[in-house]
Amino acid sequence: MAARGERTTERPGAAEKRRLILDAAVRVFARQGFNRCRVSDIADEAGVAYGLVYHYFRSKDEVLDTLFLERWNVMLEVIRDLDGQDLVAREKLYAIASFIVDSYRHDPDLMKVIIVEVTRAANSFGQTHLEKITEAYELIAGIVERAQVEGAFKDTVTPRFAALAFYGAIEQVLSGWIFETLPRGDAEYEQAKRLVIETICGGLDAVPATA
Amino acid sequence: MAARGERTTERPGAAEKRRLILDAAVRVFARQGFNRCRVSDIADEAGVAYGLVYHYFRSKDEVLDTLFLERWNVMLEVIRDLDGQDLVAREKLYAIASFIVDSYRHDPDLMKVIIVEVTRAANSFGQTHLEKITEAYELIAGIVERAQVEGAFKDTVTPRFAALAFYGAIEQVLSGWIFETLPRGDAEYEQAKRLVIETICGGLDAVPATA
DNA sequence: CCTGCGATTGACTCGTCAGTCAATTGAGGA
DNA sequence: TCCTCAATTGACTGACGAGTCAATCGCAGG
Repeated sequence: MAARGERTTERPGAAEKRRLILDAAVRVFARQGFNRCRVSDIADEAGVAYGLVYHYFRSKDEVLDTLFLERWNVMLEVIRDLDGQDLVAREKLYAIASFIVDSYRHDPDLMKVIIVEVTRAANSFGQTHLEKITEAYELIAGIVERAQVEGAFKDTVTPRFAALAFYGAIEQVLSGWIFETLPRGDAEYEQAKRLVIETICGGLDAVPATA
Repeated sequence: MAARGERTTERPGAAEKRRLILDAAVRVFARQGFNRCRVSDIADEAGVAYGLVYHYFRSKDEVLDTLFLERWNVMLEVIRDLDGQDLVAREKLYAIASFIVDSYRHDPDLMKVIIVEVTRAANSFGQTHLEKITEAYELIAGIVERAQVEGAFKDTVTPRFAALAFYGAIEQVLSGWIFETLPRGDAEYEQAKRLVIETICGGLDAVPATA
């Protein structure tokens, strides 16, 4: 279930209303920013009464929290799932990059909120978010580490650091799209996936001629 | 001069007071976050009266703006300066990474504010910040582009994208230190500089044996 | 029908805080 | 000595907005 656990009976349609509010919140947060928007903006956008927001959520913060956790858990699941598959590291990283880029393609507002309002503010929010973010890093680091053991990747870079650089590159690209300093479009999205992998795996250095 | 342009005469010591307020603001923003702190917190931290903040700055926002622009302009200058020097691309990138890492070492609070509070608000704040940030990207992209022409870097990655990945990696590392998910210390700082360059330039792929 | 309970409403409260402003100080020039 | 004007003070205001709550609605089961 998606709702708060302590409720005993839940009328049909309640979960949908909750969703309605969450989706409205995404649009409002993306448009005005978490701090600059009012709870009444969310209610208006969702077409419900002010008080209903507080029926489904304890506070304005909890709405944002929920959005982040929902999405981030999906991402962790995807990474874990991918991790179990029989693919080489480069393919796994490509799949992760693809998932994140496609997430943006599918719901730019949601990704904007998560990156701008949460990831960058991990500070003021609970320790929980940091742990979730760290978890993703560790999964990626694990992929890199195994590739190093197998000899597919060199071991001049620590796995932890490689994960940081990998995720950092993706986040910058998303930021570019979010702040409109980078052109958007299907072709650009596909190119971005390719370039992240090409940069992180292949590096910038010209390869010394193999002959 | 560092103060607002329209003032006619300025008593000696005024610029210092302004500085005092800016420095206090850095500490307060770093500790509580821009949105969660009050202007009175800044005044208290600086040991001046509430109203004095408004004598030197038009608004709370202007204080943050000033901090960002001051620092970012220094960075742009450093990059431009470096760009003119006779160094290979890899050395230039290393120098840029060094400058940013050392900036953090020297004043972690300031870098925290710039990364957490400004980048995040690039949104709501004027277009000015985005332009400044873009300017930095373009300088870095220029370095990469020339290296590609000279044959030091391959041209499988667009210069623009390389710049994004480079800066993204650095920003993630700083974020790690800021949110304390990464160990800090002189050795770590030096290692980070090395690893950024190693990852971005060298890549993760094992080099196919050159024989 | 009625009754119980979750869903829904929106007016209201109450603390908070950015920004204002009239008053005071004090340094330097005439 | 006195005058001027920037620097400095901090009490005050006005708006704003998160969260509360008492009232109403409407379905399901008896």
